[in-house]
Amino acid sequence: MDRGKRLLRLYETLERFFGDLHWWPGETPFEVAVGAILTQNTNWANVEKAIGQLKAQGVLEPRALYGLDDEVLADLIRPSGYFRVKTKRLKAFLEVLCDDFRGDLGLMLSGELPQARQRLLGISGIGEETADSMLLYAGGRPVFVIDAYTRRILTRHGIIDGKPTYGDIQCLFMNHVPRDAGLYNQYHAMIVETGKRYCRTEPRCGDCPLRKDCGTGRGREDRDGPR
DNA sequence: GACCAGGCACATC
DNA sequence: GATGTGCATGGT
Repeated sequence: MDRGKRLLRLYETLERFFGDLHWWPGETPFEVAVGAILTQNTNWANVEKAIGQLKAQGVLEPRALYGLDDEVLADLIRPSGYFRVKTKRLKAFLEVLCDDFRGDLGLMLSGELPQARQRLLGISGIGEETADSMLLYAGGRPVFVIDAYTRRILTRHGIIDGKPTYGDIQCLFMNHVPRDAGLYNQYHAMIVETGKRYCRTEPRCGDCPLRKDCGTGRGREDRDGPR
């Protein structure tokens, strides 16, 4: 079976298992954008604590956050780790958002997709995954997000091998899965849920909906007992 | 106490 | 262009 069909079958298997996740990692687009930076190389639970502190201080809003003293901001986002670098990255993002787009995130994420993406990539601290997360989850743009879970699951299923670039994997999805933001949202959400529950660096394949096609071999053991 | 988690920039070769 | 390193917290 070719890789395009396998991607579609993967989607169907996951959707049968999870149903419609309506996944949205934040209450507002701005919260999603901030979360996208805070979650870099960090457990989401720690990000939620940081976001909670920003909310509690009433500063989860572009201009309020931009106006915050660096040390105060760093202290608020401390639970998310890398708080000094993330303070710089948030400020760099907020500088463009507030100075060039009047604090209007919808405006910043609108326009031609390649240009909007380049705009984000031009900001220090925003790489491909962070840019695409913002575009998809905060902007509702049809861009597939590739993260560590996506790479890991595809590798373990033999759909990719070697060291494909971010763009290689993204093209694979976007050339075979219809370009629809709702679909990409749901697909990536299911990948992240699967990754969190079953596909850590050390696999926990027990009830994983994908275990029978998984190359770790653990799915077989879970079904058939040890060999 | 070691290891891991939804990256990125920068230096070096 | 590939590879290595610093950044830092909180859960398991």
